[in-house]
Amino acid sequence: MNTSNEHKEESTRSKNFLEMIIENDIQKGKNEGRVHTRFPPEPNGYLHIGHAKSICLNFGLAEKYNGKCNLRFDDTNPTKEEEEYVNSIMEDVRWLGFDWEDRLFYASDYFDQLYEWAVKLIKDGKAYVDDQSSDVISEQRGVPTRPGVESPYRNRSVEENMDLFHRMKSGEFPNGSHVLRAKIDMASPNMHMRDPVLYRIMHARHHRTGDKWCIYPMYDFAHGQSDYLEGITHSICTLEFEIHRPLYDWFLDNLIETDYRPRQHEFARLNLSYTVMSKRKLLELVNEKYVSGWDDPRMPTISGLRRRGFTPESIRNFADRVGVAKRENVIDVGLLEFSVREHLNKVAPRIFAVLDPLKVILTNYPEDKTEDLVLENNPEDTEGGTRVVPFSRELYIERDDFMEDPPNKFFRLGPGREVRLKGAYIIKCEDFKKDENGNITELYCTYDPETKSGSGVSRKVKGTLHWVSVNHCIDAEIRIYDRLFKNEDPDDGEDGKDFKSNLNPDSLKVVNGKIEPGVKEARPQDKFQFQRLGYFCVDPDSTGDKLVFNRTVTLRDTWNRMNK
RNA sequence: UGACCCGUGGUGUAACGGUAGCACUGCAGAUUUUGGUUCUGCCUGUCAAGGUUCGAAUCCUUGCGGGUCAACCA
Repeated sequence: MNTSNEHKEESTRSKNFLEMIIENDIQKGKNEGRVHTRFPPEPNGYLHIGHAKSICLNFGLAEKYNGKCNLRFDDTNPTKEEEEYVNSIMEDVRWLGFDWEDRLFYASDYFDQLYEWAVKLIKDGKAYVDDQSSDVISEQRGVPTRPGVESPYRNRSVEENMDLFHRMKSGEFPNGSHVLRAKIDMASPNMHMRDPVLYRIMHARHHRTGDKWCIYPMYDFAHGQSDYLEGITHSICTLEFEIHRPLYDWFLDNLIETDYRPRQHEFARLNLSYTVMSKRKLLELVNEKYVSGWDDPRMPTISGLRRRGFTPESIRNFADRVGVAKRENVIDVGLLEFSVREHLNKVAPRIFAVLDPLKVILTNYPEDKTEDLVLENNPEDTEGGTRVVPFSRELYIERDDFMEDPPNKFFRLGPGREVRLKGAYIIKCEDFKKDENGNITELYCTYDPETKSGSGVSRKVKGTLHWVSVNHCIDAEIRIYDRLFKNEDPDDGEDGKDFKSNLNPDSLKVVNGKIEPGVKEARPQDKFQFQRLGYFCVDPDSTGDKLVFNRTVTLRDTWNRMNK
């Protein structure tokens, strides 16, 4: 559709630091000039928009440089990981539009090899079994500003270490009684080099290896070697792993002899204003029922965004726009909203929906008449076609579109004022009725038969309103979502209160709306622009009787902004 | 008071010693049967001080500011 445009952008776009590094490596012929990345989630939760950045980066870089990208589950901790998460992660990556082809891997695929490597370190005198508790080990490790002290078990013989490690593996010892540690440097300023734990005892069933193992490798001992085994060239991760890199390299240097080496590179993770991103906090929102689940449309999870009505294209464009660098950043959530609007504007058919109905009676329109008016589905899409919308004497318009005593700048309806009903006629408000509480209940208007849309006869009127016919429209539940947090920085709670004190009490409002009848057959995930209101998406909670819509995002609203 | 990483408009991100650009936001205007879209214009920036250089956002030094690291988590 707009590929030429994308190519143009692509060729003129400046390179990020990872692209520079990769191009440099290719030029130098490093690793035979191959580019092979991986996306390595731990299956202990759902993916969120921050992961989307990483997915787009890893798969995107591979694509750009004619390389490959693997999907690898980092499943070295059986007590936290579940198959449910594996499945949701695969679904989300696919939905975003990426394909790992036949390269689906698990760190657990490599448990045998990792064990062999641990044995090698022991035999080389570079690893030892420590019998101390985690508390003692932690104590001995010291603090970043002071060196640690060496474990009394540090200088056991190779034979003793081999015997102990073997017995750890065969299940002789309870959890926590022994660990295997690398023998590196207890005085290193880098805490990760102070004899890091390689293996711990966990009598736990693993989602893939079952009961085969009761010792499991730590992240650091698994990750770089997994990269190596898969032929990864550029192992891209977030900044907090920067300090792990010397250890990543240490294992490779001490275990392998080939020239090929994966290299770890770090980038700054995505942060979004008005959003929390940590798995822990998202889990808390789910568990404590602040939201309906991981896929609640207010959640920044991929599944939440999908349900909210975001498209994969819009998320990929967003990921592209936020860029990649090493400095901490907070992206304005408005940029995400811009990205969906941009895409939906091109692809979403327009319909009329009235969220807060106010009845209009056209006093000079025949009571039994119905006209089938033909409207454009999408002015941005010449191939979008048309639809038929019934028009009759009694209509609903948006309550906001009438003011009893409107200011000059108000281009909508008021006593004696004229507006166009989009795709229909110009009408004039002659009178209105109120109930005993002063609420306006009905508007009495006249229509001008000369001004039918498309007739060529048209006076200039300032406002154009959307509408539905009272006797033809259908009811729909509309869920109006707003940002989940009141504060730009949700963690900035008053007097030490946590992020939950910043929850926006108005993040969800449910209303009963009236929509044009043609969309009766809409299916979950169908997306529309409710004209003049915003983009909406059919929710899976819809039933045959009643459609449920989620508001994805409002339209840009200069009127609303003027009044702030 | 250790090691490592990072400081470019309001927010992001470019400029590989040679005109500080792009996107989002904001503001102003044009077009518009969506106060949408589109188009045009404008506002706003190199953390500071020294040094190297014909020339520094870029290199060096110092300072200041921010981040990361002390799970048998990843």
